[in-house]
Amino acid sequence: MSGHSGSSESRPKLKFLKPSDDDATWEQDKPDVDPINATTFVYNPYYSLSLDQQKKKLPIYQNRDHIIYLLEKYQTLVLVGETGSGKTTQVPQYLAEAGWASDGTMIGVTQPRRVAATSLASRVADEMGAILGDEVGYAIRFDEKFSPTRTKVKYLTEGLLIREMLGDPLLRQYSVIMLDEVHERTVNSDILMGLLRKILKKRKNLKLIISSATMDAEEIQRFFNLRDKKSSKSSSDDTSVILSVSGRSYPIEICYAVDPVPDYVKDAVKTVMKIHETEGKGDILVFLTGQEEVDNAITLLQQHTQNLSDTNKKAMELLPLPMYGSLPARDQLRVFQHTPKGARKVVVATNIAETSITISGIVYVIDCGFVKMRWFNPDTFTDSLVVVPISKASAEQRAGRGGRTAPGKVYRLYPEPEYEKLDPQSPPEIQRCDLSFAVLQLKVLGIDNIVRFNFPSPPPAQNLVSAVEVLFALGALDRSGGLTSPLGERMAEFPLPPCYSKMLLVSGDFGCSDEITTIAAMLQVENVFQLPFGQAAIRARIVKRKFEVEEGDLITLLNVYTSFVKSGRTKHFCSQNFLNFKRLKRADEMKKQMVKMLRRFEIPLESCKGNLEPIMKCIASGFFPNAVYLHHSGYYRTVRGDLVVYPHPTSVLYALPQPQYLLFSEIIHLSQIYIRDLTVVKPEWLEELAPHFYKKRTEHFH
DNA sequence: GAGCACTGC
Repeated sequence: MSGHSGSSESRPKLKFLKPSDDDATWEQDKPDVDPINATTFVYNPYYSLSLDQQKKKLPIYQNRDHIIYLLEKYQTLVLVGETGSGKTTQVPQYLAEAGWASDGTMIGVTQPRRVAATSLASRVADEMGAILGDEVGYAIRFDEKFSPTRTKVKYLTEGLLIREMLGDPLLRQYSVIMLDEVHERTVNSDILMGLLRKILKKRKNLKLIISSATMDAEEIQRFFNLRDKKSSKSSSDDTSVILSVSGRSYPIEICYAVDPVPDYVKDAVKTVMKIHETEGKGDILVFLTGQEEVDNAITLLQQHTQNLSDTNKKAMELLPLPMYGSLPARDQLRVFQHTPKGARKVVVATNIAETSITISGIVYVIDCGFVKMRWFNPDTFTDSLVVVPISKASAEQRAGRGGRTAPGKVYRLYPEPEYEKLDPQSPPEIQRCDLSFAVLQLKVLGIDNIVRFNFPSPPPAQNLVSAVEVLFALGALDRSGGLTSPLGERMAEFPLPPCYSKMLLVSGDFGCSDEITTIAAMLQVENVFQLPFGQAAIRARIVKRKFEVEEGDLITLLNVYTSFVKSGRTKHFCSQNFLNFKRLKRADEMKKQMVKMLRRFEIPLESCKGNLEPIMKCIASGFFPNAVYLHHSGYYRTVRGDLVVYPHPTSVLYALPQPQYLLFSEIIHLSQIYIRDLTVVKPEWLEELAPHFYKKRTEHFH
């Protein structure tokens, strides 16, 4: 798929259809809604009815005894329920009270995100009248509060539970595992499902609860049904069962655009204004796909608000607020502030508001119907960010962001027939991402044949092959696909992508572990350079030059960190140099962790004291699969895949004379294929450090 | 001279 240039015209679009004749009668039934210029909505009164009918097929949740009864009878319970049903907070308490966490075992509840694990633990501890860390605890990376002897309910991140299997392969410290928010289908939740299926066969006394907000429960139930189909014909021998939990959310009215909308940013803004003029109290949440769209919508809304206050004195003020991941923390907090009396908040957000954050007081939701998604292409070894239609599950989730405190209303900027054509679920992440880290994790957990591993949704074979190839080139796997010792085993223990862990583990050999831990840490945090507007932007660029070196971006980052430490890690230094203090502090933390891990492998902290060559060779030992060479056409091409790529304009090497060979840390397919975080490399180093990978490829370069 | 959704170990 070709990239998009950022203008909405070139984006892939839903094929909107004109309403057919059949729909004409339906259209007449619509309540009297004035056309909002191009966008008109119809109310679909059948929505809630059809959802109820679906639910009738499933057993209905009654009380705690019902759950306990089912868990005694079945090994796996698939719990379907909307958010707000209290399953995440209540069910573990039921089980703890009923004595399921006895003999020093625990009930483990996984979450995809760190904040969820910690905040749920403290909430449940409150509800149980316990001290956090005693009966109820949590564990996330860098932070844990639980007692191995007294804790009965432990909330933890998915990734951490996988790591616990390294020391406790059958998870014997748990009597019940509850995987929560499984409908999000993160790589980790899919890996956990595959691994837990194996564990359940070996530990008949382990109970599993899979908790999901959507209706793909049957598929999961079948995956965990371990009944031997040959010896047992009766479904009464099933080992898994579905239970539906009713939610407590308010009804949500669904409106669809009658006609396809030509420009969903403009139409979202029009819809906001229409709601503001005709509808009652309540804040508005708008879903768009990216930062640029959000900023454009905010600008348009500000213009409209200006016009409003100029022409007619509106009783209610409109307060547009942007929300996306790279927004400074201070601005992000504004969306959580209480809406002033007599005002209406409009939060224009990316997908961050679909699951990661919850804003209270939202009544109206406007959904553009698209999402930006990362997609790994094993042919080119590139990641792309593509705008694709959302799934039905996403549409429901977005709609549900309103109606949490009062009846809600959602405006979908697409006709209803388009909704019907959406996929029920988005493809799980494991089917569309780089799997090299996941494969390494599975190998160290004893999964020798990755291709035959029972994934709930198998990833494309090519993605697995591509991951195995890179791991072999890095020396983590041997010819037969086994983990090498000690390099491969150690790499699997690092919570980092394989290129990074390889670089760190060989840094001792180059005598530069001090510098390499810094570089790895700086690459882990988000961009430390602040991007101010206007005059300040020019000053920021000049200041940045102090740190820049012709060896590339990684050494530049090293300079930034070294100066930061020399200054005494002060906020003042950061604001003077247009650097992000919080991110540098986080890099500092990460470096400490990496130094600690290296010490465990008896790799001492050493500095090569200003000699750059060992550092650059060490970088090359990890990142050689990401080499590009200068083609005679004047453009860079990748060694793997021979793709034409462009250094990103933020790179220090962008404006400098082009070196013959470069290494990149990141490649992304946008309007063009950009490579970022670059380091100059000598071709003879590549041949020396990775001859098997490199030699056969050098002939056709010149 | 670009501009990239979101997590996590």
